[in-house]
Amino acid sequence: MAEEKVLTDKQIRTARYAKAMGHPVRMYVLDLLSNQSCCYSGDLSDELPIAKSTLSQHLKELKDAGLIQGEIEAPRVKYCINKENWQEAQHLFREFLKI
Amino acid sequence: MAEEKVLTDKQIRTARYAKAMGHPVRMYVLDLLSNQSCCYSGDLSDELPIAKSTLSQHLKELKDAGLIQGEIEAPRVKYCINKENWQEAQHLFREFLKI
DNA sequence: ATATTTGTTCGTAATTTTACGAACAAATAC
DNA sequence: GTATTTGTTCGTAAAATTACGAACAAATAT
Repeated sequence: MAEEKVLTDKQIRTARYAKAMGHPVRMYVLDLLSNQSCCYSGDLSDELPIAKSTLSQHLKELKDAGLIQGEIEAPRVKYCINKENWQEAQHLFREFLKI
Repeated sequence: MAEEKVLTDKQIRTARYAKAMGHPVRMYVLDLLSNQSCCYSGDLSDELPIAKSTLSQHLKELKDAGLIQGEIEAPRVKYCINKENWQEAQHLFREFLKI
């Protein structure tokens, strides 16, 4: 028998994205990356008043949530939006918020 | 001199709402309340596989974030969407996600 | 080869989140 | 009155989050 699912996959995935968006620094990064194609983490590090290790942690969370992706361009790292998942997030939030 | 603000108020407020949405149980509640006018926490407690004290905590977080509001209808409590803030969240996310 | 640049990982600490059951408060039911 | 229903608050514990500096790795520059 299939289990009674109370929480839908949609709710779980939307919550996952929302959680990743749930910090001002990560909102800043997503705002930037959704408005321009890419950025280097050095650019972020210069702007944001946090330790580079902390920034790296936030970027990792965004990567783990699937919202961004990093590409090594030695010795730097170029970050971009993960378009596929960003689109999914747009769909999920549009449905959820009915906008 | 005005301080250099790196993080905008919009980013901070959007992150605040996102954080509140960042748990499956809270997404479930918001999903329900944005689709119907109100509900009693007993209805939620019956559906969701969590302790009632845990549910109460989640409801409090949604209240603290401003997304819902509770009204005592003794001996029960009726919860509704906080329409004003829900609208603000809709605007913020629409702008952020460009949808 | 050595130094510099860039960013991650490690180790650590403080705080927050998530969860539960027990205790409690307030109203209704008997 | 006492019992029941409903939901919050309290106490507690485990896990996750946020933050920092130091150490490290990898490539480039000198």
